[in-house]
Parts: sequence; structure tokens; C-alpha cells
Amino acid sequence: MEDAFRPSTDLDDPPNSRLFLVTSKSITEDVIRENFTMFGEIQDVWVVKDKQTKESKGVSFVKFAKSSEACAAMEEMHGKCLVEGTKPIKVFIAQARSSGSHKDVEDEELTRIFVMIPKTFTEEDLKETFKVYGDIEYCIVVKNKSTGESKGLGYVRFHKPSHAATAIEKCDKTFRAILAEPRNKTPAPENDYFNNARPDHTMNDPGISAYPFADAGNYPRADMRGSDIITRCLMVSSRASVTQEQIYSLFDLIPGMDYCEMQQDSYGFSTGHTMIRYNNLGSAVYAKNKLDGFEYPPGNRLVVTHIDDGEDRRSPVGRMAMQLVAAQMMSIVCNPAGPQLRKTSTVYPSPAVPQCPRIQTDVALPPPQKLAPSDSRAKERLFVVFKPSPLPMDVLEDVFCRFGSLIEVFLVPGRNVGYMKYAERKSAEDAMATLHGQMINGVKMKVMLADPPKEESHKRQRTY
DNA sequence: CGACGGGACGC
DNA sequence: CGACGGGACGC
Repeated sequence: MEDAFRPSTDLDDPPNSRLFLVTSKSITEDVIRENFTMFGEIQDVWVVKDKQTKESKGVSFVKFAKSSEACAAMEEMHGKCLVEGTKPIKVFIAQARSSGSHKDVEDEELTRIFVMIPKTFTEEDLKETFKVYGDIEYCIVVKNKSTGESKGLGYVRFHKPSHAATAIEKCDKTFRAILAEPRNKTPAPENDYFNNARPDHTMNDPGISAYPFADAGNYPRADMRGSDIITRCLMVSSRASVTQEQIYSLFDLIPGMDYCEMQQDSYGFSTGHTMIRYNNLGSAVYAKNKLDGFEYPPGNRLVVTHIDDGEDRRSPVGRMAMQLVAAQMMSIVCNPAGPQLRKTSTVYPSPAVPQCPRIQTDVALPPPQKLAPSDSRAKERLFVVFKPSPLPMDVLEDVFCRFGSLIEVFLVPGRNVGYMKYAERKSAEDAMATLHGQMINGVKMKVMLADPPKEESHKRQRTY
């Protein structure tokens, strides 16, 4: 599944996932590998050597699957001595091959993220939402200077690059989190759209899954924060317009809800984010398990995540207690007919909810796969025409992800067409081969390779 | 035939 | 000071 080597694209993908090491010339690839495996999935280690003498130049590159892994390794290993008597190593995030620059990448550029937020989000809301990924230095909501009204944009500055990277990788994708451009910098020339000249670059990156509980193997991480937290508070995110009352009714099916408020924009429209709190941990865990991924209204898949509620999770005792409760709840939720562990006294009423989008088709579909990380480069896109009308986004995501490396579904507003972005060419080709001319839920699809997006010559706007 | 989105500023 | 290899083939 994972090829050891691939033709080099001159890009680092995902961004900031490669380390630049300065070491004694005696440090070998094996030593580097031994010292860095614990931080994540190493995809490549390369010690730069003199072409003639084969002697190390004291410079190496270590490519990780994820930026958060590379950052954690950098934070932990910079200044460490790998072999007795050798000089301490220096560890930096490597400059992208295409950048041409050899300047050190500074923490300044790696610790501030830029996010889209509901218009009602305050800086405190921002902090509450993102502090689960690490210590925050400050949060900023971008506001209209004269009216003071939020523009629905925010910045979060973390203390550590690994925390910013983890936030980008793990926060709800409706935030569209990316690294913020440093304020003074001219927008990086950064590479153009997608590069269709090259074969695939296999990443096998467990990205943000659209499928609850699909996360299986995780790599050891430097810390255990992130979305592993378990709290009484939930954030419910919806792409389609829903009312607070609708969300309330749904989540009130589970006993113990004591708070439910939808974030609204200045016109009173729903922003798709609703905060919910239960008076006990078990109900919150149950609600997340039952309703994360639930289609409501049909065709719109809700995303439910725990958010930090300020309770002390650092104390080992508190954390263990919560995990215990969570584990009990899990066993009840996951084994409804379950054997010994079942305690009848704690069984909750089950909302009558289908779990996945119903897909009706004659096509033999492979099982769903994880989405590629949203910062993956699109190596191929499909252009899809629907008759008589487009399928819902989440159905499309469910169908088109099954060939691997799907980054994103984009429906052109007001038209019966859309685009599927893939991080690997083969995935797109497989999807096209299987789905072209087929019928899904009564909708006929033409599935073709998309023409490259129109060349806006040398505009800087990146497609994130 | 059926074609292209979203998002930039305070310590 | 300390920056960029190896090998590539299926549709």
C-alpha cells in the first residue's frame, strides 16, 4: 500500500511535514530514524552526502506524514545530542523545495492559524474552541473597524507549532483552518493549482474522517490533546440551515441537556454551529456517538464534537474517571445487545436515527474511505454532471470517497454540475471508471476529468 | 451537451 | 555556520 519511494514532486505535501536537520557528519540515517520514529509516520529519511566522497555533509531531511508530527519532533529534538560526543543537532521545518529560500522557517510562521467562524463567535469562543489543541497565546476576531461587527474570521496564536498544526489537522473542517500568513510578508508565490504532469505521490495519510468511528490506527503523539477530549459540552456543526429548536429537539431526546444555543449571524440566520451542554458526561458521550454523522435534515450530515468545558482534565484522576465513564457508555452504545456489561438502569432512549446516507444504486461500490487531508494538493479533479439535479453533498462525499484520496466535493451553485478533488490521480480515475453513466438515488451522473481551472495568469490567490 | 468557492490583521 | 537523492511503466 505504501511505496517506499515515489518520484519527487517538488512540493512538500502536506505543507510543513518535512524536517531539515543539521548534525555532526558522523550521524547516520539509522541513528536519525531511531530517534525520530516515535513522533509519527516517517516517510523518508535522507542524509545529504558528498557525491564523490560519500561523506555526510551534516545535513539531513526527515519527511513525516503530518505536519503535527514533524513539528512535535522539531520541538522535542532540537538541541538534543544523538550520539555521545557529537554536537547537539538543530532541527527546523524544511523550506518547501519549490521556495528556493534557505532561510530558517521560524515559529512565528508556524504558530498562528487563520479560521472562518460564526459571526457571533467572540474571542473567548475562539479560545474555548481551540485551546483543546494546545496553549493559546491570544485570539483575534477580525471586525469591521467602524461598526465593530465581526467579519467571521479569526486568528489563533499558539505557543507551539505542533499545537497549531494539530488544530489545523483536527478541528472541524467548517473552520477551514490554515496557517496564517505572517503579517509583513508579501503573499507567498506558492505553487499553482494542481500539477497533472506527474504520477501519484502516495501519502496514505489518515486525514480527517467524515465517518464517525472510522479512525483506527493512530500514531504515537507527543501529547494526547486534540479531539480525544471528552467533555459534557458539544459543538454541533451543520452545513445546511437548521434552527436552534430543531437541534434542541434532537439532542433533547437524550436526557440531561441543560444548555443549547445556536450561534447566529447579525441577521439572525443560523451559522451552522450550536453549542450544547449536558449535566453529565455520559449523556454527552452518548449524544456524540448517536448523532455525529446523523443526517438532519436528510442529506445534511451533522458533525458533533466535544469541546472544552473548562473542567480539569489534566489531573490524572479526573481524566481516568472520565475515560471510565466514557468507556462504559461506549460499551453500551456499541453493543446494544451487548452481553455482560449492560446495565439496564443506564440505558437511554434511542433516537430513531439512520446512521448513514441511504444510497440506492445498482453500482457495486467499494467501502467508504477516509478523506484526504484538506490541505492536500489536488492532483486530479472530476467534473460531474447530474440529471435531473445534483445529489446532496454528503451523499456525494460518501460515494466519491470510496476510491480513496477524496479531498473535497464542490457543487457549482445553481447548476447541475460539480467537482470532486482528489489527491491521487488513480483515485479519480477509478471513481470515473466505476461511476460514469451510473445512477445513484435516481440521479444519473456523467463523470469526466475536469478541465484545468482557468488560468488567471499570475494571480496570487491560492486554493486552500 | 454541462464548467470553477470560500478568507486577512493585533501584539 | 547548514538546503535537496533515489528511480520512474500503468492507463
